[in-house]
Amino acid sequence: MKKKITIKTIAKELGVATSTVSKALKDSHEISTETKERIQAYANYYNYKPNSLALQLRNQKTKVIGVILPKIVHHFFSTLIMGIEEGANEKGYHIMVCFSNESYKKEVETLKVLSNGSVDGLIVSIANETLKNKDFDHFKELVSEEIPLVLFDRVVDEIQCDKVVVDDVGAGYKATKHLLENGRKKIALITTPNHVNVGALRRQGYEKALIEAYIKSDENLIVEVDENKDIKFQIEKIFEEGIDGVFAVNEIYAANAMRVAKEKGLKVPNDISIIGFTDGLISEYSSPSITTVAQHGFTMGKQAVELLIERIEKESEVYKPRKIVISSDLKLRESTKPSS
Amino acid sequence: MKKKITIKTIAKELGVATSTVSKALKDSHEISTETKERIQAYANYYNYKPNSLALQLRNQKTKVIGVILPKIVHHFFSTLIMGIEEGANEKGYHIMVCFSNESYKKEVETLKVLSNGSVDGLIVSIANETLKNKDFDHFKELVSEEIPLVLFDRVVDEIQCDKVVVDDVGAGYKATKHLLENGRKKIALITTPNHVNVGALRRQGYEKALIEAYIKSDENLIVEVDENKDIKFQIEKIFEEGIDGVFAVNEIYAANAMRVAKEKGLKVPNDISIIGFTDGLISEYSSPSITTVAQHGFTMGKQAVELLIERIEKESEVYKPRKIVISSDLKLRESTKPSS
DNA sequence: AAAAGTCACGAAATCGGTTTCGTGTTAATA
DNA sequence: TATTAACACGAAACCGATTTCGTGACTTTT
Repeated sequence: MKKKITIKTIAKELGVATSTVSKALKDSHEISTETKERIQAYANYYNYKPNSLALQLRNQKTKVIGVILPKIVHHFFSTLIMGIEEGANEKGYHIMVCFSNESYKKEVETLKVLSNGSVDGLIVSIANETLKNKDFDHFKELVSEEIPLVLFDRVVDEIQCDKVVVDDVGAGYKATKHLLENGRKKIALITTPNHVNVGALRRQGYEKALIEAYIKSDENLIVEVDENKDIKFQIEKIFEEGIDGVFAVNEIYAANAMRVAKEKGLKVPNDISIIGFTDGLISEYSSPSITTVAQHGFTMGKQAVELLIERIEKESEVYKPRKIVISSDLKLRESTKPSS
Repeated sequence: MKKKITIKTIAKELGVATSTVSKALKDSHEISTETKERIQAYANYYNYKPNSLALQLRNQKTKVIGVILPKIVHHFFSTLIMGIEEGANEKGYHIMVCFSNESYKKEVETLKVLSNGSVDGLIVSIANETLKNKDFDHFKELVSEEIPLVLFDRVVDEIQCDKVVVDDVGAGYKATKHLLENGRKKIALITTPNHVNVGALRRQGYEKALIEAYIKSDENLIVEVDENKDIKFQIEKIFEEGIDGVFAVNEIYAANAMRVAKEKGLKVPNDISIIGFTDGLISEYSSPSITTVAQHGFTMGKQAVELLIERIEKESEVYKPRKIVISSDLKLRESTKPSS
């Protein structure tokens, strides 16, 4: 890279002190108009840009927010990033995005690197493996160092920090209730293993809705998908139970369920209603299109970043962790309708 | 934020010079074992981490790569980011991701901010608006400052830098040829306006395949989608021409085409073959699933970042821009089959 | 015993800025 | 005319590290 022009270069070239250059460039009243013009003209001509690293070091802030996500090839997370980025930009911040790939080890490493002063704060959604391990020391260390931190979507209570979550219980409840109102009686649940807390919460909502309708929940209608194995195969078995409704905790599972339903000769939505989670492109473009719980990823991202920036910028306050719950709502499409 | 422990703190606390601390922490032979142990123990106990900003300033390198994308809620781009991130991590780099949102103005601003020393190099896919404006001065300035730059996917010849592109002409050709081999005669093309060069290139491939098959290309079978208007509506009109094949330059268009086909009572793939671009989730999960041109976003991202890092790390070399062409191939699925 | 060599550590420069606190010159005031 | 104020600028400290170059105290060699 070509060596950049610095304040020192300008000072030497123009025979003044660096402090004079610095002041002149900020239009300080301390400097005579004449000198200011000379310096500004020179800086402009040579396209001088202040080195941001130097500024960051001096100001002890980077105006950068670190974002750690488990993955990104997922409509919810990519929408979320958009929200975070937009919110950050509005306040003059940039984002540094990293992925844990659902790995505990990578999460720990990334957290360590980013907390070395390269970011002013962090927004994190916890990796699955960490959730399974239940080892949150790396987060607690962050909190004890008082580095601003916002957790979202996948959060745990024992980490004392700001949080932004979807009302997963409520969402699961709404989805299941919708199926019940459709007149469906045997409603299957396709979810994740229980350590993924969002899955667990959505399941609670599902069960709550069933209880209210005086339906006993049936283990045979619930499948906890192991993503390392063939998803479709695991889903097939619940179709042997003669179900007429499916609530899937994400759109991939919903799409798979629809595939299976078709293969079994069931018409969607006539014979069976299917509802998914995450209002992504799959739900929108599959046919029939899939009714889903819209998570409002964009809003969530924006809320998270606003919370974080507030925390960063007025650190004088006493630390009282806040939790924002984003309510989700149903996006009705073709895959659900009242049973005939 | 709690004030961080620095080398200076340690030095003062232990009554030694900062240089001694620095050396002790790197296990220098200059320091006695005894002193080293004292210092290391202290640093360890108080969880000392060197401030990365200070290091970046001193070393004149950040180990950060800036990535500017037009958008992210798109399978190709999010896959790409994964590739970039993985490639970067392998070499000890991190990525800073920004979005131009297809806007010229935002692209210029972002480029300016990132080139202020906060990154060692940049990977960029040009915004649509910029492509339309044909104003590439901001990129040229970057090149003249000799900031390592890799353009990918959407590139233009007049910017002298490394590039990674998909063989769009070849891909368009392959896709069209596949339809021809299916026995399709009236093949429609759903593409973007011509200023989006990838669209234009894929169109060339389409036309080349038609010419080879002695079929005259027909303007009525080509629709240039304006994304600000209703996509489906624009696609509908080509279905009035009695087509039996569709080549869409992305999966959204392909999915829309399939919708329209169904509404018009055409069976996919019996009556009409449809082929898309970008092997994303929509193509995979729609039904029938859509045959597409797989772009290998992950590979592309990795190649781009490797190219960039090589450029960053041996800058002694003479600058000879390189161009890597990634060939794409067909992923055959249910939406295409020989006409009966 | 004098010269040379090791050892263990510190002072100071450097990276690229900002900012405080002088200070010499000129102009205004008493 | 002497005192003070305003003006325009420079010196130096600082942010948090690294690294070169000394240097004083011992130890070893001749």
